[in-house]
Amino acid sequence: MKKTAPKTRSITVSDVARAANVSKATAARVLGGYGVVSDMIRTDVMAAAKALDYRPNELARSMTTGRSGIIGVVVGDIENPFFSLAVRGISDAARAAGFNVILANSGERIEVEKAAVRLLIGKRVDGLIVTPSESRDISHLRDIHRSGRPLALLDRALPDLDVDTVTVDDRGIAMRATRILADAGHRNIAYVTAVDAAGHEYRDLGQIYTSSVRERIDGFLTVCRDAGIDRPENHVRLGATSPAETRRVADKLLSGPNRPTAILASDSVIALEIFKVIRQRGLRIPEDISLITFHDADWTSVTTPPITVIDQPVYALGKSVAELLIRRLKGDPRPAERLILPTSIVERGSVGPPTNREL
Amino acid sequence: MKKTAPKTRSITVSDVARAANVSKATAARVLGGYGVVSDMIRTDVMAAAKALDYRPNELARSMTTGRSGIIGVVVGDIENPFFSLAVRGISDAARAAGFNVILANSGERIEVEKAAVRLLIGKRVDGLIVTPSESRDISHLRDIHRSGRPLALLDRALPDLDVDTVTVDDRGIAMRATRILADAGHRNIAYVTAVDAAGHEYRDLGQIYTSSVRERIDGFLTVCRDAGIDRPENHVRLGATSPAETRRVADKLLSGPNRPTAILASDSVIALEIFKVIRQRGLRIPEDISLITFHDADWTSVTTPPITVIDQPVYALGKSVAELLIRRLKGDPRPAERLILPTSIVERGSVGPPTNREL
DNA sequence: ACGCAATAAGAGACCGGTCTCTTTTAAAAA
DNA sequence: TTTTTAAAAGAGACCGGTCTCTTATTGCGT
Repeated sequence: MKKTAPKTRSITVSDVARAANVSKATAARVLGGYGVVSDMIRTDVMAAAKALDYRPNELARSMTTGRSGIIGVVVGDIENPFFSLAVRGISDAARAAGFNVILANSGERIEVEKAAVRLLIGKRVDGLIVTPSESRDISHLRDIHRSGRPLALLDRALPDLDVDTVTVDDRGIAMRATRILADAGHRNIAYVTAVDAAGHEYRDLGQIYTSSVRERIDGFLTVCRDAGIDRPENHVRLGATSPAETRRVADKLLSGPNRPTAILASDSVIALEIFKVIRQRGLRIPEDISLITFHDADWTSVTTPPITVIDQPVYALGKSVAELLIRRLKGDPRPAERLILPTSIVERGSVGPPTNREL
Repeated sequence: MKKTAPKTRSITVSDVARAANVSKATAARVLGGYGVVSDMIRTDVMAAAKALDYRPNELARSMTTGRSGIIGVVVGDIENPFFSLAVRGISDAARAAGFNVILANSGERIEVEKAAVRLLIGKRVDGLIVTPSESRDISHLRDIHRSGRPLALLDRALPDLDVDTVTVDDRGIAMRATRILADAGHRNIAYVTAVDAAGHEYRDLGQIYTSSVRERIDGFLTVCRDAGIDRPENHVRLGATSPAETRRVADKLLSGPNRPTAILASDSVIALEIFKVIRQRGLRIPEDISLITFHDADWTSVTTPPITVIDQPVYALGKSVAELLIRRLKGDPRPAERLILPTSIVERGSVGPPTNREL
């Protein structure tokens, strides 16, 4: 009767050592690729390992070494092309350096983000990359820092947290985009963002806890005021958290008595829904309404007309933040770096002069 | 002088036990949430844990329990919206069941896929979800199975591997799409796919090792032959592996003497490039050329005209395969299931009758 | 009042690696 | 040939949890 192997106990160093007639320590040296062993013994152990089909238990390895070779990444929403491209950049940089990535998405909810961070720390990731969904409550991020694991921030800076950070100049680029609109003659410009606040109505910057969005709104408002626009705050629309919500916001925006002649969208997912609503209402771009969006998503170049976009270097953003983190993992003692990547605007065909409905 | 804590040794159960004046075993019972402890002691231990800011080491926990609570996922390319949406489905189902996801992308290269699988097994994931990039070499997938860890296949079935699998009826849906084109009068239809083969020229189905694509081509050819199209094999184009390659393929296809009047694209990333090339060459859709693509990507509904697509239930695909795997992880003894999810075609405006250039 | 069972806490092995320290072996120096 | 020293192999502790087994305490029936 053959051996009935009911429970698949996996092959360990001890098993290999026994088969190769050496001590556990020696087998471990060969299998772990450390220390020093004679070529003869090495060959024997390797042969035994192959014969038994030995697979190292990375868990056990991580436990003793304290290193897992894993980088934890917490982003807002993997489905958003912005994040999936950034994650791609992170993964590529990580793999190149021999690290792996474990991904969690927070859905932009602080509670989920906290849970994810806690879990990743528990899994003893070597370092974390986070897109903090809120600047108010960052205790969990401080905890990471305190736990001795390096943390790097992606796309959103936190002034209070002195860690490696890679962002773009959100304020500046929002200003440039807004100026394009203002220069085209627009005086009724709306800004639509996914970020929400108590009351769902924009009042002031103090309500906005997502740093990148606050920067953008700040830039937007600054240029609007410069252009002599009265009460531009009234044209900031919050809460485009999902396609359905975005449609609601866009519908309200476009059906009101004081319909804007131009819209600046905070991300491409929002812009896509706005575009659909515009189409659906029979409005023309750019004759009836001008549109600029953050993120050079696929679709923006194939619409008629193609959309003018703020082209953030998303892949590079991910790649850079990963590289910064890895540098830190390797023991780089330099003070925290705040990298701001250059951003450009791709002018396409979605901006034109406003048609003056008042006249 | 204060304690200079140079190395951040983390707090362990023993530390908590000592602080609470109980044995390590008792503290572990409280902290691990198993066994039985009196309320008084529990309170003490919890207090001590909080005071010391104890964080369980999931690694150590996994090592003894043999369970990591992680599902490993290997997909072709995270950046492709198809996969990122599927991954979203997987993540959602996983989180709902208390599992986490560790993600690796193979770039559709079998060697990378093998390395990823090896690594994930090493990390002792509880189960794996794989989008096998090749049906030829599946030794690493058999290994997973042999290692006792459940495996589930996403989007691509492997006849030789009897594991839980979730796909769509690729052959059937390709037939339906091709028939739409044939019924519109097209007799010169091209099929463009990312899959490549030796010689980069399509000869027969035996060259194609990606099951879903083989099915699709099979369906495509069957309908073409039914429609009396001569040598439809000549219209299958391989190697659209990247945007640049796709442009090359599309350029060649559209500049030849025998330009097709309709194209069926194997995924939305390919279709997007083809769309751009068509535009760039000044051709009109659908007057000069009809286009259908797999995957109802964002952009397909906002072009002019919008694109007719094969609407695979991508999110559900991911969700289902994760649910199947989790069911297995919980010890479900049922034989492997092969789920085929229903797929529909969204007819939009990219299909029209061919303009007969020969007349 | 006594024995018995149930309950709560403790002791220590174990998981599968790494790593330090010790012992053995072989080569080089005297 | 003997001593010195380096190299190679072995023994066993350790990482931080879980879990089995043992021991101490308490309540209960009779």
